[in-house]
Amino acid sequence: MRADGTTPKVNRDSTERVISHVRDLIARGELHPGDRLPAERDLSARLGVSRPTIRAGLRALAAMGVVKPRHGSGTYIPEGPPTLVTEPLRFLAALHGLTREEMYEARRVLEVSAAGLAAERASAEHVAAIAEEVASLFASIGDPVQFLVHDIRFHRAVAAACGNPIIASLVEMVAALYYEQRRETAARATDRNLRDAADLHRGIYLAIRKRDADHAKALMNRHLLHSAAYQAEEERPHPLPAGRRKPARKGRGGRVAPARSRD
Amino acid sequence: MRADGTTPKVNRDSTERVISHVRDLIARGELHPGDRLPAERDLSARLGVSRPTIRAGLRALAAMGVVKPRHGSGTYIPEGPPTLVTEPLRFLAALHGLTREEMYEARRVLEVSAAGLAAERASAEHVAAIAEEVASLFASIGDPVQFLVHDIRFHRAVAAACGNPIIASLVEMVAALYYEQRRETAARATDRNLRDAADLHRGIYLAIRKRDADHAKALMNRHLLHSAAYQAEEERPHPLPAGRRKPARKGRGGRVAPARSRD
DNA sequence: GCGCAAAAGTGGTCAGACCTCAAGGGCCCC
DNA sequence: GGGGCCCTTGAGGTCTGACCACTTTTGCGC
Repeated sequence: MRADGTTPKVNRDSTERVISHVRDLIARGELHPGDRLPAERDLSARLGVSRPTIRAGLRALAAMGVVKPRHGSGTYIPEGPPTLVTEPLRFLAALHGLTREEMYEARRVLEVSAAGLAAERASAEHVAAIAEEVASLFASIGDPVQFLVHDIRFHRAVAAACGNPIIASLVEMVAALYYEQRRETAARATDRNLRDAADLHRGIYLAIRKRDADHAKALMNRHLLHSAAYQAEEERPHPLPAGRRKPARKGRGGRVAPARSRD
Repeated sequence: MRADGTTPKVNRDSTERVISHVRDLIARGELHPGDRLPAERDLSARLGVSRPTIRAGLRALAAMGVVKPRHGSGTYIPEGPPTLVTEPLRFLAALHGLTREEMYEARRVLEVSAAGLAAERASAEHVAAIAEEVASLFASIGDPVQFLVHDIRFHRAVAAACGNPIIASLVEMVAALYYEQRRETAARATDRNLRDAADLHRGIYLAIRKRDADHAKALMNRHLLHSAAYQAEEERPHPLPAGRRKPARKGRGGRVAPARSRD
């Protein structure tokens, strides 16, 4: 056994110790975005736990988006703006049968507020970034796929301009689900649709530039409502698979999928 | 094994396969909140991967809050309302040096909107639940710890009453960080503080009951602004540990006034 | 029929080994 | 001398199989 005796009986939750250790490294400022974590084998020796346990902790951190392993290279902390992982939200939606309308509404709440905040305090750089995407939107009329790319970038730019990284990352998280749906129907948009959308985006941009928060919020709200309605129309015969009913079925085991041998 | 050697795609991201398998089980409606997953050893045999790999996948799902292992019993899907894990947000805050003010603001954006929605569509049960917490708040004046409990429940009830589980879970996620800070300073609140707070909560409740969304939002906004200012005052000599690399202090500061007079 | 102890089942951890991949440095060929 | 190839090194990814800790169930004895 280890002779250091630093943690005599605290064998409880070894995996949690790994996570805590990384948390400490971050809290003490020894680990920043872009940095590489110590190798798993090093951590194993350092913390006095086996490598599988280290890996379990790192896997959990990776699932939370705190860390990103690169095969053959090391485990890194992602760079760039703060980002929340969207996977949990996806599972939540599937598990509880959350509807698309609820997603749209959540997105609206966040983005409308973000637009208002952006109008109040967007920096010149942020305003310029938004302007550029508006220009690209107009330039992309006739190319729905490209239009969608700049549409997403526009909303991202607005979220970033709100000056609050937390709100921005929440917007990203919720909007990500939306974009997936969107990609499928994007190609069917007509030039008329795109032109209208571009005009709306421009209106939002102008309101932000004029520091008119109320107007920016109202326009963003209108835009998202319209967009959601359009999406819903496009996917009419497409109800969500899982129902929300209270199941409360507690069968022991045995409810496993039929084989599905290998694929 | 395949002898033809045609790039056994199976080896690609075994852990991801585990997650996908669970996702499929959920999507096909074979797994609901409260259910128990197949045992790790069973999954191992069924998916043709080793148990450590199965564990890696389950650990990732656990980190996302999709699944909750119970030692000696099994791995379960949590019951109750949809919930997002708070841990990622905590790490994000530490990594990027997010400030408490930004947290407060995010919470305000979410809860103000939630209050508005609640006013528009809260069911009778929801209104009753809110009312009960308001009553408990008044009954808890003189007991700061108990007051905090009902304070949290009040906000949770409002979030639930907004009728959108996604927004409700977002509120929970962000507010959870807030509560941790709060617990430390709660005991120092005076009866006068509590009485004022209870009155504010009651005002919010009344606005929701009267379906006055604008008033509910305004009151919630005021309440949270005041609460944040009070918190900031209480923890004055307590800056965040990890500093943001590029300070970029937003020139429009002063959101939290140094209202030292208030106490 | 009841209570308690044993047994079975399940997640948690450990050990060591082997594989694949990414990156650098040294070697060889041009 | 320079550039490209290859091997070494070190990293994460997976496997095997065993043992431990905890929960739940079972069945025995009272």
